[in-house]
Amino acid sequence: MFILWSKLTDKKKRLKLEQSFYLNADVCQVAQDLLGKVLFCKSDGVISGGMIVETEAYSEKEKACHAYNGRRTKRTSTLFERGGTSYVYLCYGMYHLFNVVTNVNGVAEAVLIRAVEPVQGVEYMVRRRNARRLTPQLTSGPGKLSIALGIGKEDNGLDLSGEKVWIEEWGISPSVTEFGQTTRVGVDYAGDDAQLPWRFILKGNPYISNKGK
DNA sequence: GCAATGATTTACT
DNA sequence: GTAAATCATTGCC
Repeated sequence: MFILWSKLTDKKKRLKLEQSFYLNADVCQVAQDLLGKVLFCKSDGVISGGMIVETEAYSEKEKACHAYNGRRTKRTSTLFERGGTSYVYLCYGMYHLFNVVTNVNGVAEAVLIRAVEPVQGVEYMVRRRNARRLTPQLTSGPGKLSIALGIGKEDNGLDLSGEKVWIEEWGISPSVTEFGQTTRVGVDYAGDDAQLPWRFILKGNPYISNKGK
């Protein structure tokens, strides 16, 4: 039995997250707090958004992170930005993965948004994905949700307090029993750090990506 | 139903 | 050259 959280929402309460939310030094705490928040992207003049149901935390202190051990390249430089900045990078040459940079300027930590439940602009998301209707597979994965929301490489390094990409608080407060915490997906190469339970989900939500159980 | 595979950029060996 | 924070399609049980 699962619950569609967006159906329980009091949609009158909509607050854009403040920068202080992203400056938290505990990236895992931010990753869990982002569950139930709503990610928006304005693309081609239309706004689409989805409630975050799955996240993963990454830190320069562990091997799965692109900026492990303080590694700085053209790609990872965004990770060192101040919290509240977007980090979008190309994975496997095809998919743009969307992350939220956390912590203060100079410390590379980020939260990967792995899955969302569509709540606004659904018809545009369906069209971008070349689908016929809304199904769980529309946004149940980091590559999929970027296509659905229209997020691309041009959205890398943006300030999340701006008008292009941002996150809102809708008063959705999952109880402790609805949180799930497991190991991250696709990071086997990270050795012992692949065992870190840094993946956070809203238990039972149909839009969670399947892999890595 | 499932595993194997291709698409294609970035970064490191 | 190879592997990567992936996904859709193909082909074989």
